[in-house]
Amino acid sequence: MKYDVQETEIRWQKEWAKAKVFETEANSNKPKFYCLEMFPYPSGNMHMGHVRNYSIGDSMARFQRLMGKNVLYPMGYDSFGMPAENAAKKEQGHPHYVTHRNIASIRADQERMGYSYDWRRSLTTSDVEYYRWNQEIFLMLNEKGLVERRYAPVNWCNDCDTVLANEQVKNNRCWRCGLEVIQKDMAQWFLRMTDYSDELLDELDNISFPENVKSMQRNWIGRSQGANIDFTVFNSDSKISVFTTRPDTIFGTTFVTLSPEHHLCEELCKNTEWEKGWRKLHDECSKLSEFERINMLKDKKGVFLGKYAVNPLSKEKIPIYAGNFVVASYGTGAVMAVPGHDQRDFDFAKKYDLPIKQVLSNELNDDNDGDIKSAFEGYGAMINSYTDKFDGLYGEDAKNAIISELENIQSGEGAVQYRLKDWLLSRQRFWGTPIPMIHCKSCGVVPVPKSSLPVMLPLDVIFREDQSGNPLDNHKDFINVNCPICGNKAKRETDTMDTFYDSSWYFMRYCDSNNANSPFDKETVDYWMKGGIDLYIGGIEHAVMHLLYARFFTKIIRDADMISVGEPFGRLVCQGMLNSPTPFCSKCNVDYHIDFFDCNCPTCGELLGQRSAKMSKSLGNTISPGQMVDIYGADTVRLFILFGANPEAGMDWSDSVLEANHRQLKSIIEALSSALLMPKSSSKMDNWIIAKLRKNQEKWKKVMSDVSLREGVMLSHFTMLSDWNWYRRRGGNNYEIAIEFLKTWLPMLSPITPHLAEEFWYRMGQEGYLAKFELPENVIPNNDNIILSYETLLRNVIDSSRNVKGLAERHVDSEITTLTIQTSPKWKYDLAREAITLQSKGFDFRSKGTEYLKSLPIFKNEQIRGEIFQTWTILTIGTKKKRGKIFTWAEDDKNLITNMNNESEFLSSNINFISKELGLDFVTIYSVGEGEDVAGKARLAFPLEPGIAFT
RNA sequence: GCUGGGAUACCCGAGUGGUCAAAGGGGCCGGACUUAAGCUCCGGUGGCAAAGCCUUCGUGGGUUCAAAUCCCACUCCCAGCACCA
Repeated sequence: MKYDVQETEIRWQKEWAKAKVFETEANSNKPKFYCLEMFPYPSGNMHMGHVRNYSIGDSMARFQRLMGKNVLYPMGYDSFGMPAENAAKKEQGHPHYVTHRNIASIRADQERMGYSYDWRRSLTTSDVEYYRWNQEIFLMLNEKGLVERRYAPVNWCNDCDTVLANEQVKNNRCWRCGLEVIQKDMAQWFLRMTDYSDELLDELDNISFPENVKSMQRNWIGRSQGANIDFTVFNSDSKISVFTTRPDTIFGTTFVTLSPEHHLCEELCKNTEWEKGWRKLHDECSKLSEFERINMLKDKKGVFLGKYAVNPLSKEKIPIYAGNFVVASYGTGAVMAVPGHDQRDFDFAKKYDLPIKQVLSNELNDDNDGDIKSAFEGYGAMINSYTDKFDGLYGEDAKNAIISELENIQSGEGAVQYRLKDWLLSRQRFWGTPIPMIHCKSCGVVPVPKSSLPVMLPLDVIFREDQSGNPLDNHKDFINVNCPICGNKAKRETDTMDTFYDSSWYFMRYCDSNNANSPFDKETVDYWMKGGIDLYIGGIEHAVMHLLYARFFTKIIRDADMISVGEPFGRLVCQGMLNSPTPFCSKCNVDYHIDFFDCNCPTCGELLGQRSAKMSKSLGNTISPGQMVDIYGADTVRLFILFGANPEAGMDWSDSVLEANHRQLKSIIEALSSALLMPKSSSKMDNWIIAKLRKNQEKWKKVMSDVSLREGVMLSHFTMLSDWNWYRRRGGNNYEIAIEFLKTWLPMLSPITPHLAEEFWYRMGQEGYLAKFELPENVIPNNDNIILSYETLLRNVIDSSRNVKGLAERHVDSEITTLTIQTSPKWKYDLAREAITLQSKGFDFRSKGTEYLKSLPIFKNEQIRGEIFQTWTILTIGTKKKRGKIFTWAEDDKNLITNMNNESEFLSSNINFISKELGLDFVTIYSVGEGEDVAGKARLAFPLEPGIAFT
């Protein structure tokens, strides 16, 4: 039967859409499965990374439908953001139209892949139907006090008159005009994410994220336990508060270092000889990007500020410095420097010749009272304290003692610091959700009343290349508004929201996408989100930002009583990189554009080799999914991508593997087609194939439930086919069995290659769509394993015969025509069964085995006594290298031995097949002793391992 | 430097104590079919004197009757964080 890939795939895609087979509603009578993929930015066409992401998701969605789950599988577009503005500028248009054009194109690509989304739920964040809820939620957060407006430094380009994102700053210069970027303090909107630091961190222990993601989030939140300690400034009312994780080293403090931006710096050195030095350091630091600053910091610099601080416990007077290595935004922006026990402070002290004091004993290295070469950063017993009561204290005890002393004298307290900062929400850009606030001269900053929402982005804006800044700033209709409180003329806020805000709750909106009255209905979202999203698939690049924002958002939504769960994602799978061959110079360690294949290295001149590198536009090593689908069809591309590697692993693109996968599908199609044309002729293989079918299916269900897709594909697309081929090779040819087989095989094929599965479901004459089919529960009959074991025995005998034949051919001069198989004599079977029974009772063969053997009636047979003894040993004890057979036989082998009536009879019933497989004229099979002992192989015969001789 | 993850045959990749010379795929080799294949099917793919023996799962040690698998040390690779007090 003909199978036209393109025609068939497109036909079924249309059929599925027409019949609305993927549309779902909440249904409390059915277990749910929420399968979600990371929100795509619609940048034009779908790329291979998307294909991988969605092929994983779609196959899991389809699998869970088969398993009887009510599956929510939505798709939508995260469409706000800079790229659309830039594209609009290029074509002198509006981001809205650019966005919608791109969405249409990516959606067409997705549909062509056959992804089973419920398209009714699709949403686009740049549409007012979505972003109006952003605004409503924002107002709610504002009421709850989670919104803050405060000044913060931003990257600013004077030429372009705009704020730059970190990634738009290259070498501290604007990516567009090349002017040096400065840090500018601007009023910004923040969400108080730090209120949730502890919950965000602690909950990580309970969610099933991959370890690397958890570790990244822990790093990012960066909680550290310590103390805030107040140092007073000598002869002044000012205080310097420092944060330290090592209060136990307080007596080793020999100076205090402030970040150059610290508000006290100016106050301390103003109008003194020290001011100039500080200003210089301050200016140097403030114009550096964070990246440069970290690089520059290798060179530690500091200036004395001319004043002294007083250690609250020892009352020592110590100098105050400003240092470029102290980060203003971490802790209090001030450090108590303990050069004896902190390497960084040690280096600084050496450079500026400041005293170094040891206040912890270093047991490992106690004898060096002379020159100290480095700081001792470990824990040690306190020494040299200014009062006896601390000496000898160690580690946590020491820290706690210092903290409580500080609390007693009100000069400090235990404190926790986080690296995590509040979420800077505002962007000085056009293409984002307008922040619903109004600036009124008399009333201040006031929220837009809920009834006046949404604040819509104007569509009558033309973007031009030469434009800079935010067009909203100059849009009179947008900006001019009356104050909702006093009614006087006021201005709208023109900042828009970070797009991570959009993607922090889109998965909740999917549950109730078309709700026109609220973001979503609580009952509905609770049904779908219970226990979190069951499977969330996406790239590792969102490990920190998106996944953390979304977790935070879910918690504030929960605290607003709009949802019941506090963690949005149940299981998270981060798909691996997609690589493809790229020219590479191993000497220079550089990847080159694919144009350089087989060329010499432009740098060192050596011939370039190749290696796998991440698919990227700059290397040109991308593969266009559309092109591949045009050649091979969606099913082949899906099979390649899912079989190529497990979801988490990286994978390499390979044309030859893709073609091989295409051939595999052709073989499957051929097998399916011919199965439908079989006559109704039953054979002894019918039971075998059905038993194998059940076994494969059980295994398949298990591995697929674990998202072990590669293993799943191996079973559904490789093992099942080769089993079916074996069935046919062994004479299986029964239409009724074929139908029974296909009724399970086609569903197994459908998650990965849905079109071909659906097509044959149809050709087979099944009612309804396979896409909606639910696999019935299987009952596995007990004797399945025995049926399979018999066949395994036959295959093993043929395999070893084949090996032995090769040997025989080398040793025998004449042509080989005859195979003689001597199966194990009955007494060996009897002994084997005896041993198996004893083993199941926990018999100790080492101490009592021989004695037991001697008590058996068979042992009286003196002629074969030696062989009996040997057999017993092989069975129960084994040799130096091998354990006894009863320990190495699998359960199935043991069952077979126990149940085997007559091995030679079984093999004889397959004599024609054996001779055909081995290309022989004569095959003789008998039990040892019932015929001539050809080539003395009788002794080798063992249960399941007959003696084999060729002549 | 810290944290997390790795290293398995020509390549990709499964494999958490014995049934492991190690699944599956690619590649390669051989055979069958065919006028002919780059199609399809079957077989082989560490070594050897071959129903066996020897060597091999990053390197070196150890535990065990038994190690790819457990423990220790080291090397290298990937990722994240980083003068974070």
